[in-house]
Amino acid sequence: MKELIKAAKALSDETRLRILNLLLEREACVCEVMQALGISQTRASRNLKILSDAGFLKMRREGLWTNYSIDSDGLKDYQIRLIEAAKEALKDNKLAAIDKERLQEAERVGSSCAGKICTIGLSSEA
Amino acid sequence: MKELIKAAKALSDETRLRILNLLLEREACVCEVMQALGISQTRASRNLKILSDAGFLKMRREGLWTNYSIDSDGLKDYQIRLIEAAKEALKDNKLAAIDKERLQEAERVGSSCAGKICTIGLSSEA
DNA sequence: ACCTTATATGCGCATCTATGCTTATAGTTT
DNA sequence: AAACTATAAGCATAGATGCGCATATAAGGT
Repeated sequence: MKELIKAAKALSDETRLRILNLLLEREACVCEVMQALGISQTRASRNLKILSDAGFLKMRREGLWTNYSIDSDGLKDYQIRLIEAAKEALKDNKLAAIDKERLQEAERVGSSCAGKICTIGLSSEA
Repeated sequence: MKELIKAAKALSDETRLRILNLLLEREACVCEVMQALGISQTRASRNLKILSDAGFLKMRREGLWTNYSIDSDGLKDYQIRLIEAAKEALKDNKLAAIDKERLQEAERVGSSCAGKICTIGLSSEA
């Protein structure tokens, strides 16, 4: 029960749903996430950790970078279903689509590029 | 997105998961829920409303009673998946099982029977 | 009309959550 | 080892959440 609650909590936040949406596309490091979503490094890192602690993600160090990805092998049944639910609910979401596009343009450089972060089209609607 | 967040929030609380678990068994009124879970009337009512607002439940007035049940017909795809996830995660849960048993013993009488509420076996563990 | 019963709601409070700012840590490069 | 870079973590704070208490509302019985 505790686990399920933690998992559901992890999914009840826009930032984290957007992150999950990204990682459903491909593995990404913190700096790519922050760029794609146009959020701060702290925020990206924190929310990745929350998703991680809830059992959805695994991380992989690669030099300076920490890559996060869906822990496809470690997921429990209920977690898979939760992810499917999120995938389903986000499939026509505008913001989720924009995020994915922006992930393609993201570069593997971090906080230093904060000035480059663009916030066009980042309403929290829909 | 907003909807999904609201739905996930609704499921990230022990009381509400326990209620959902009950209603997966059968329709129930507020007083049955409060008895089965051993919680206050306020708490039962409030949490039923939250599940309802998230789109999981429908209600049906029957004289003095308000009966709540899973809104099987109105559920969207992602909501069905969320419920399936919860069902899966709770299938071996001790507390969830006890709640269901106690639902059978519950009578359709409300606050007045507060003194009868038994709390044996109601740890919030597992 | 009045009383009783089942449920809903306003208020207040303790707790939890999300985030920014700042600082620490880990790994790389020179 | 010193400087740099990507990420994590401590602290403070605004806002959200859960719940009890008291009260309101709704439906039915007398």
